[in-house]
Amino acid sequence: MKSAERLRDAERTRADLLEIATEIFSEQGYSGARVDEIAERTRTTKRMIYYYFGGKEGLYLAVLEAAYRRIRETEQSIHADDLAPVEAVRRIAELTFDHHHGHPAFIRLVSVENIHHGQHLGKVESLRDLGTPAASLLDVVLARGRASGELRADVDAIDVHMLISSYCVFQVANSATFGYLFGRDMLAPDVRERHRRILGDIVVGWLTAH
Amino acid sequence: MKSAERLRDAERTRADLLEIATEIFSEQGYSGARVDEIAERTRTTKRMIYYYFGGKEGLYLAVLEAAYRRIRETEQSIHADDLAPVEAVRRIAELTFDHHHGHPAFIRLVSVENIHHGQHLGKVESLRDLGTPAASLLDVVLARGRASGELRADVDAIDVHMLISSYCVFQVANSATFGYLFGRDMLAPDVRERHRRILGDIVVGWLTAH
DNA sequence: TCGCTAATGTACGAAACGGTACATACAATG
DNA sequence: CATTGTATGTACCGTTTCGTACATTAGCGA
Repeated sequence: MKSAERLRDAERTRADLLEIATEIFSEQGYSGARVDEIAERTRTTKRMIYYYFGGKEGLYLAVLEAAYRRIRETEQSIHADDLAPVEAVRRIAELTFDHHHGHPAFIRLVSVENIHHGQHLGKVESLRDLGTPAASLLDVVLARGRASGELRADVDAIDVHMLISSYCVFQVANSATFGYLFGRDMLAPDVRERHRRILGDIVVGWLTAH
Repeated sequence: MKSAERLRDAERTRADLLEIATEIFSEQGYSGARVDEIAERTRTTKRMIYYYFGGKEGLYLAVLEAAYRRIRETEQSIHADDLAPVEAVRRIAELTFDHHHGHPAFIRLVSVENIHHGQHLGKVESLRDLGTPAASLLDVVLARGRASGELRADVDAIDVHMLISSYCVFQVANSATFGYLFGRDMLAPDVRERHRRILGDIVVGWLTAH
């Protein structure tokens, strides 16, 4: 067991850098982030970024990987087997909604990565088939719904996931411009609650339309 | 009438800078864009960026304004008065969809601006109430639909606009990461056509649900 | 045609920025 | 408790990047 007050602790230094870097990359973008600023806000120095991550890009890749790993864990914890298909999709939508609102830094990182055409994503081996859990979860529910005739049969899991992702990502990633142009603070609790319910209505309304 | 071959043409130089800057800012982000690169790709020099726009930020603001102005013009050209409410909302959704796919640079600029928390948007006076046209267009259609009982009454124009925007923006802005993780090329013509139809189904299915 | 101003080009500077060489101290191990 | 390699801090370097001082010319109006 290690002491909590060691002056040198590789794991702690690594974690410290990763945490601050996540915040700064998500707030300023890849090019906008400054290695000096990241280092300044940790208890260690810039030297360690190069020691542990090889450089700015290596640090960014590590941030990306850690962020995506957390997402995957959350997704895998969702269980909707015990609900009727209609309620299951609503529940999946709402949980996704909550998760996005609860992890804005991750959502912003995705935006950053897209600005750069996803050129870094492919470099992280462990993120190869990250989409699978979310898709297969929906796949099961949709199959049940199709079988019972409650859900429409002309859409697949990715279609549904894309709708849910679109709506949730937009809430967080575009809150600044949309909120400004339409005078609606998307992060306010009551507005958020309304949108959460609306997303459920949208998904259910669509999938049950005939 | 001006000659097309003048060596000095303020308007042309300005337009040239604006066009290239739009491309580069949307491709690389604000911090990632390089003034030297922008200048290199025009027929003029870096000096002119400072002469006409005051600096990098001024150029970015001008790009933002020009891009949003084009959006507004398109939105104002949409007329849906001669369609039944249900068909009108589907048409609005599809036209928005086409517009987003047709102007990816603009969509990416919005992402860039959101990365920076919309801090520049407020500095451009002419963008103060840009959301109005899109909202009021939908407002009219929704009112008609409510009156005839064809459309649900518990949603407003901004709710609907947000759904449409979410879906359309996501298609363009997140095509890199989503396409990679789920193996679906969102820019391929057949996929695009499918998504276009799906968006219509989603909006109509939602608004006509009871 | 001539002069004056708007427009443009060149060359350079200062600061920011990513990265590294080198020295050193802590702590696990035997 | 001596040894050794991991972990860390300091100081610095070369390049990039935004911005500007200064010189020059095109073309409009008188």
